[in-house]
Amino acid sequence: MMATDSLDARVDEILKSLGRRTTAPRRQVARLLASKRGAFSAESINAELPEVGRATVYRTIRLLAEAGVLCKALLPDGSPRYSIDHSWHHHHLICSSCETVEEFRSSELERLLGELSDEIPGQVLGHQVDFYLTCPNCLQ
Amino acid sequence: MMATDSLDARVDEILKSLGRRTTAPRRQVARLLASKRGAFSAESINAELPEVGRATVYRTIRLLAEAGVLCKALLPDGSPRYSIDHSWHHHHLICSSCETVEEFRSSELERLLGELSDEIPGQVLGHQVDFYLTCPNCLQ
DNA sequence: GTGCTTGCAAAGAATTTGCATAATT
DNA sequence: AATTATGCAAATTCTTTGCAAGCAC
Repeated sequence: MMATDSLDARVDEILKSLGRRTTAPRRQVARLLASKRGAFSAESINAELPEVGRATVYRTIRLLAEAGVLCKALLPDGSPRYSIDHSWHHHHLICSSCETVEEFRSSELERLLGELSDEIPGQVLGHQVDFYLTCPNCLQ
Repeated sequence: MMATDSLDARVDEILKSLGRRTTAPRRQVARLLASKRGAFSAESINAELPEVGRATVYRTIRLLAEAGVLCKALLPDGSPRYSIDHSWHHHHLICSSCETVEEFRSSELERLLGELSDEIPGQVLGHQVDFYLTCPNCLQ
């Protein structure tokens, strides 16, 4: 699958650029992530990779999230979900029913958020916009 | 303190309207919440109320959050923080440094979010906008 | 060889649940 | 009296950490 190859290559590059080592466990995690369509929890990845230690799964996911390969969305209760970061800056559409997470982008929204950031006292580091919804699928 | 009185009264009303009982532990929690300026964790409330059971603290906070007395914000890592809901619909300014949570409102933002909601497939239930920043205080 | 990585198990942190007891209405 | 609520402890869930052994470079 193309996505798998490109993600693997990207991960290799990133590890190198960070001075981190390319290891079998990290590759296994990256390969599994590449096969995922939507968002997933760290635990679910751990469950699917019994041959990789839980700590390594968590450490690798954090590493990839910090490197921008994965992005983290928060369910309404705060549970983190990760998904492959396909586009540079985006927001999330989170289905409250099936917990699916979709990416969402709006240049108009970004423009306004940028303007608002200028008005906000302090130094704005970033923002997060999530829509909670019932997805078309769950509406039947 | 005025704020305390009004929140107490509000909580009494809400309990009544929900058919829930007015109890000493719930009043203690409500009174402590009323004295809080910013956002707080459930655990911090529990720690400050040794005479109230942890389960009761958590149950009461959830009750008040569902009733709209408290609102819940999520720190970047997903940890929930609660604060008294002073205004109807608002968003949050979260300081990544001191974890202070401030309310934030923008009619223009609401308008745009409403428009976007119409374009999003599925039934939009709500949205959340958070700005992560370094607050003026933490900038020194 | 040197130092980053792994895996395991244990430690933690936050929150929920079961259930007998106590309190409200 | 009939229920709802409390409190305690145990159970859960998710995540991190310590550390000896292993592997990449």
